[in-house]
Amino acid sequence: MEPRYTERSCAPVREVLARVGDKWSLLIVMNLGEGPLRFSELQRTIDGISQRMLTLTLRGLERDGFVQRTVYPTNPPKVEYALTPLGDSLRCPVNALGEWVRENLSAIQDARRDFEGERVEAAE
Amino acid sequence: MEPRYTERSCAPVREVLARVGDKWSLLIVMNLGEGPLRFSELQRTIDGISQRMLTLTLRGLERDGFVQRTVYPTNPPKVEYALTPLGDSLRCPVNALGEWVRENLSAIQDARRDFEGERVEAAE
DNA sequence: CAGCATCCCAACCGATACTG
DNA sequence: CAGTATCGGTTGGGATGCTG
Repeated sequence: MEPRYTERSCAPVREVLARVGDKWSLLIVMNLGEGPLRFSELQRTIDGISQRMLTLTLRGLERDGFVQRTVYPTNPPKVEYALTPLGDSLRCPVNALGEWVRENLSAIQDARRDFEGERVEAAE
Repeated sequence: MEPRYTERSCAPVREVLARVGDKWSLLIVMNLGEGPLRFSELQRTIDGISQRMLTLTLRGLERDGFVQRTVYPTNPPKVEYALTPLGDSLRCPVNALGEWVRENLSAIQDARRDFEGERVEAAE
């Protein structure tokens, strides 16, 4: 049993948190949770994402085994993205964290207000 | 009831994920989970963190109400950092995600190997 | 001891243009 | 349709030096 939390022990957890915490991954995973979508459908569904970031984020999710990419060799090409069982199972702890955020969001926002307030006060 | 996940609905969750998913926050929160530590103790405990990043990350955690900063006006000064009840309660869903990562880490690593393998194969 | 200020490099990300 | 390539602005983060 290790007595404290090390970079080694935390790094894999942090990597997953960083992936899901990046700008677009969460949105993609959650929207794919409703069912498979093709590239253009994702782009329409997720407001404001660029083609570049959609591609890059999907590649990252695919690389980690969260998303399955399926190409239908039609003309024009059709590519469908779906959550893998691994990606789907990730939704559970992520939803738990989402629940925690919803329950504590006002406390966080209050803390931010207080923090800014004290900074102003200290500056006077 | 909204039919799909929007930027608006995901943003607060993503913000918390991004904070905890950044390079150092998780390490700080987890180590403070064992009890309060002062600045220099944190820096010794967390291998490789720079003074600058320790300060910045602590400020961020303090701003969101996860960490309480207490200054003892001695000479030389002593500053102690501790988790707030809010910060402590965050450990629960984060640990759940940590548990998920431990259970699925090998699957993730396999996926990465496969992904790289297929890229090499495709390049041949 | 516990920081803040500065410099600097690397990664992230958006916009745009081009392609099988 | 589903990408890739390139450019440029913004942010993240390490190294160093200075201070109450």
